[in-house]
Amino acid sequence: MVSEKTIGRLSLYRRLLNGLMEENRRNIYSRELALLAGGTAPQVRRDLMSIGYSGSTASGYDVADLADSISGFLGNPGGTSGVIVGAGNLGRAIISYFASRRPMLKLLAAFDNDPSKIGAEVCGRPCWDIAELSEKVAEFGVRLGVITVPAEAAQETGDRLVFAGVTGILNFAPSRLRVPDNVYVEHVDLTTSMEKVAYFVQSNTQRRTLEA
Amino acid sequence: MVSEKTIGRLSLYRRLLNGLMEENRRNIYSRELALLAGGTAPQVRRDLMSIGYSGSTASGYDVADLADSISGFLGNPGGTSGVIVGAGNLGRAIISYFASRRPMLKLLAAFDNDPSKIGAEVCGRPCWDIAELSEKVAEFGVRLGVITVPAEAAQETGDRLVFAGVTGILNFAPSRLRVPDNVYVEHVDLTTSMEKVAYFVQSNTQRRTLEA
DNA sequence: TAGATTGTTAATCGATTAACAATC
DNA sequence: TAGATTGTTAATCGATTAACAATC
Repeated sequence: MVSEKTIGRLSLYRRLLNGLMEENRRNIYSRELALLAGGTAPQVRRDLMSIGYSGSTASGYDVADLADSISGFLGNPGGTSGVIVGAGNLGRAIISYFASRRPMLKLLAAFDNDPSKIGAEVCGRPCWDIAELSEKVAEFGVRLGVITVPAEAAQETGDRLVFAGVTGILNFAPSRLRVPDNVYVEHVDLTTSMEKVAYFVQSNTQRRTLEA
Repeated sequence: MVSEKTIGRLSLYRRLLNGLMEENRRNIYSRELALLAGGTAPQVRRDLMSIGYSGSTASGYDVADLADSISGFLGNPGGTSGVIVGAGNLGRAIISYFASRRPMLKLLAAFDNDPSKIGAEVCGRPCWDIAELSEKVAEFGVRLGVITVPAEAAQETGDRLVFAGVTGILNFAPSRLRVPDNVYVEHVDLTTSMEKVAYFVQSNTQRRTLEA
């Protein structure tokens, strides 16, 4: 019903609205929200209509009420707990990134296969042996997993997570995961993102050089 | 001409091909590459056709030759140097992430406004005062910037980078940047990515609960 | 040749955009 | 009322998918 892109934008709208509430803003127009979110006004209205929320003509949307409605639809991400597999540089950064935000993902533990990390604490979270992954995930009833292992190990890691009952994966490894239909995978490829920017920078530079 | 999505996929293809070369694979079919990249075979062929590369029937694509052609089109990301603004948890992680990969972005320096960080080293890179940003960026001829500052400071940071001559920005702050037409912005919003996964996990859980 | 693959063309699908009537 | 905004409908655009001819 509601598209995946809309889900992502609603998440952004909610955070923008929370920011506005701190400034005591009461109402907002689709045009303003679109400007903040980097979209268009009709798009914002369509997104909100898709979750059954209506604004009122001439006064737009009530900031607090809209934030509540989006939360009612998206649910509370802070109520979801997860685990992270791969306690390298990126893994540690993700842990501290999410730990420093309030209504955010609770990462209960990290997993790694490096003996020097197993048993230690990583950014305040315990780091366990990957061999214990299935057991621990099932024990805590975790349904969300974050993958920050090298590309070669990503599929095996995904398989383990799914086997243990995880139904949502945030994958930072640059390889696509094959998972059952009921499992959702969100893919974040930092290297691709960076290379896209590098490409446009280089083509821009070339254009300038040719013009000169 | 070539779509932005294709640019991103070509980046992934190149890395997958580099991996295959280490295994001494000589040729590959669109179907196999699609499986690795998480796409479809016609899509892979279309992407390659869009950069003027042709395979041969019955033997597919030459791995080394294709990797070369993609590199000829995308350019060398390792030849691009950049700076990062914001030396917090995420900023440090990004520095170490890109530093640990070979043909990757060279981040020359970090910038921050925290006096305790200015003058220090951050993951082997110097950390300078944001006030010096324009001067330093112009001095080194940097054209790529990474933004890892809080949302409130993102637009100002982007303005400074653009003013100093940056034409490509990798933005990790959850707010859209307004930039001139000749500047390319790639947006990575980790919180949105995570909340999308959390949403699908929760809706999955609800469905299961209702079924039970 | 037979079989599998590639490149090309047409059809489909989805999302975005534009135009307009309804509303406060 | 006048003006600006919302929700709705139709048109456009782009990318993906499917079907097919060409090729080794």
